[in-house]
Amino acid sequence: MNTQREVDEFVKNGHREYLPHVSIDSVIFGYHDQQLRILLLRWRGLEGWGLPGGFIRRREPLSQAAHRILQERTGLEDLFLQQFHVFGDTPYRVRERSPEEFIEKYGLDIGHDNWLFERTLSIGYFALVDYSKVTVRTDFFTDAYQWWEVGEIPPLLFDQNEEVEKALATLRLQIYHQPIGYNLLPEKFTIPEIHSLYETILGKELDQRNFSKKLLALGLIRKLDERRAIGPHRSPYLYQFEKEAYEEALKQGIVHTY
Amino acid sequence: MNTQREVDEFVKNGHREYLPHVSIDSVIFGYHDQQLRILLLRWRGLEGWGLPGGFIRRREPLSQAAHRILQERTGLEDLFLQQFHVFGDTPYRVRERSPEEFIEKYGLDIGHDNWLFERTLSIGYFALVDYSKVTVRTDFFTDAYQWWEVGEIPPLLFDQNEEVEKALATLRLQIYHQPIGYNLLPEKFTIPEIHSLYETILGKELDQRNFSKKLLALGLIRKLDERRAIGPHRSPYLYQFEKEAYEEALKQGIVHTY
DNA sequence: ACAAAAGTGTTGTCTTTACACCCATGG
DNA sequence: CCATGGGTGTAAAGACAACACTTTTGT
Repeated sequence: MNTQREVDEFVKNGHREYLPHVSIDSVIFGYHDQQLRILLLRWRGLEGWGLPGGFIRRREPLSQAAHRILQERTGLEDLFLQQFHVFGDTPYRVRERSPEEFIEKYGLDIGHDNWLFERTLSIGYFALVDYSKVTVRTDFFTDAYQWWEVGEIPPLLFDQNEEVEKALATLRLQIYHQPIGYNLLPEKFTIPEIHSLYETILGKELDQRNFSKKLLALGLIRKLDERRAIGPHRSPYLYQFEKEAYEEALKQGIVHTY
Repeated sequence: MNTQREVDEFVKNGHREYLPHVSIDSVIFGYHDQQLRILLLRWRGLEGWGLPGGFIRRREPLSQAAHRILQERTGLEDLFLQQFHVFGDTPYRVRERSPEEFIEKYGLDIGHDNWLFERTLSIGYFALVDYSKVTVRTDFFTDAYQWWEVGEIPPLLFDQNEEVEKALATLRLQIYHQPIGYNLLPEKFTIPEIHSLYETILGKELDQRNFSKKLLALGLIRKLDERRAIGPHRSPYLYQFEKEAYEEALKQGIVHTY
């Protein structure tokens, strides 16, 4: 959605293509350089940072909509993507919107009864991606993007800081039940990398010896016969996820600590 | 909603009071007689069993709507009530509805463009109640209710068997993180009662000695100096939840097995 | 007295935690 | 040769799992 024509059409007639009153917001976690980051977009006009999101087409399955929105934004398919909460309690999510601001900022000629001003619940999804593989696309409403460290998220538009918090809390809980990492790490990774990923997500230190023992004991990763030369020190071995064990753990669920 | 007038008003003008395209479905778990049961309603006209549910008022916070719907149906307030999933993927949740059936069965005079026939996503909530305290109200659309054992749920309307499955799966996962039981049991309960509750929820046997040791070790329950005489055998002691420890566990989350 | 269910401890095994030194590499 | 970070094992403590007999009570 980049041309003025497309935007006009979306604003005026979007309710014919999309369901009103419900949107999808995505908290996209990416990992790189030992940092867990979240993709935020800068909204033109509103002059603030916010989550990527979108609407559900009238005949589109919900989860397909979530995948589509992410794919349009990042180019990635087949992500780990999961619902985590529906937001509909904060004053922003209860009120109808006031259109004046919007109209003025975007210079769009729309009436007060436009579908975009109606109360809209937001279904939160979170995704895990290897962010070196992502090519972010902006559009008419967004003029910049940035990967922000989870500890340094700026004040976001609307109630979205709350959404990010909830996504993080869900991710931390999931890590005890699912072998998270497959989608956040490159295909081959080192123990220090995955170790640091888990420390970052959980926000606490994990003993390095115990950590690798545990992962290997669970059979979730396999040591390869290669190393990665990355600095003036010993080169770490590379590992891969064991696809079958991983899928199994995803399906069955697991209960464990680290 | 019981009089024909009220129903007419709801069907014709409900979209002015309620958000279209989104509904709430509640899976209400009740516990009694060593059985975990779910409250189902029999829908008049459709001649089938389904979940209690309702719509969100236009200016009503989402979680307030969930509580209201439950309160209207069961008379209970202050329940443990939690979102578990948004359903929007099944064919039923993607299609617009076909109105003919509905119109014929209820004898209502409404057009094909009525708001109730539009595609509607459903936000699933589950609740935990002590079902001896519940007084169920039926209404125009429902002519009976029944508490069904979780293992014997009949085929439900629409995609609701799936919703029940998902609620159960969520409950089983939560039990490892939260001190479930407070809302399902009477204020004072016996070890055999809570033991059986956990066995029922998890669908497996739990060693009785280990189980009570664990709960006491966690400090979640306190032994009282009373017993309950319930049969031709030794009378079990009564226990209470330790409110403070319980609240703390709810907030912090816990990770443990049974 | 008997049937039915409650109460109660111990032990072996497994899991978790704590902990420190040497090794490899690049500059 | 030195700074940096990677790799590795063991022991103690704690958690978990398995197990069976005695007590109480109503009929």
